[in-house]
Amino acid sequence: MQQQTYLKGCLSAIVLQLLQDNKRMYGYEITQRVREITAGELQLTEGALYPTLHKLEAEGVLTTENALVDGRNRKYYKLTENGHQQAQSAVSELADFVSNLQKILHLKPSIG
Amino acid sequence: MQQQTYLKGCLSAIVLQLLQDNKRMYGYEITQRVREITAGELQLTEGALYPTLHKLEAEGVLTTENALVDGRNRKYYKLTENGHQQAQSAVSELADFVSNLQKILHLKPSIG
DNA sequence: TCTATATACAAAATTTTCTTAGGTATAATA
DNA sequence: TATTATACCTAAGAAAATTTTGTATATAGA
Repeated sequence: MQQQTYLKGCLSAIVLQLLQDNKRMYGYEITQRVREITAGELQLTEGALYPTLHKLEAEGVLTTENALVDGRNRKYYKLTENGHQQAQSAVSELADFVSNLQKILHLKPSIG
Repeated sequence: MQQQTYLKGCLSAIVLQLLQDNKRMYGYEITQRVREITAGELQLTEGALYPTLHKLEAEGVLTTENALVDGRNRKYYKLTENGHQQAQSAVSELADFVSNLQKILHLKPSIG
């Protein structure tokens, strides 16, 4: 499963997309969600994810809330108001990139 | 045009796809071809491309032929026999990755 | 003729980004 | 009681691209 290689650069955009869909998520949840969506083909490693989350938080794109659930600590991340805009542009650029990759690889364009 | 960011990791696969399509190409030609295909939205920088070509050559995926054209030197790259196989698997993995990105971004799957 | 642009290659230093490996801790299951 | 799942995180290193710089020829325009 070497698809991991191609993930480089897309991680932030993927996280931002998930947070547009879900209002708030915690780190572990994000790794599991990506695994679910991709049927196990893509796996975010925690060593890559947490630094990315912290970076986005430092940039003011995300804020956090702590919660204690079933005796375990959780840290929820959600988009700030500014973050929503940045998320939109990051995601739409990634969609454009996908579209360009389709052209290069002779994949048919997405329906819609 | 920040799509460049997402290119990370895909460069080799893109080069290999182009060389599957074209038998042989030289570096500058590759940058121009990508620019054409993507209507200027994606631009391979030479500083990224040449190290990638050299790495693929060192790995035995590509071989080179020099040619003098219009007084300027050209270095053509083409796939080795082994390279064809590696190109196919790299490209199909990138296609799978694109498919996973479509799922995450709620893009409709490619036609076909 | 001089200058800028296009063509064509490449190396070096830097930065970004991920991987690998490790650490802490609780709950549930076998 | 030992393992797995959940849940957070950091640090060292490697990988990969960017930026910067350099070389050189051809062509078009002023």
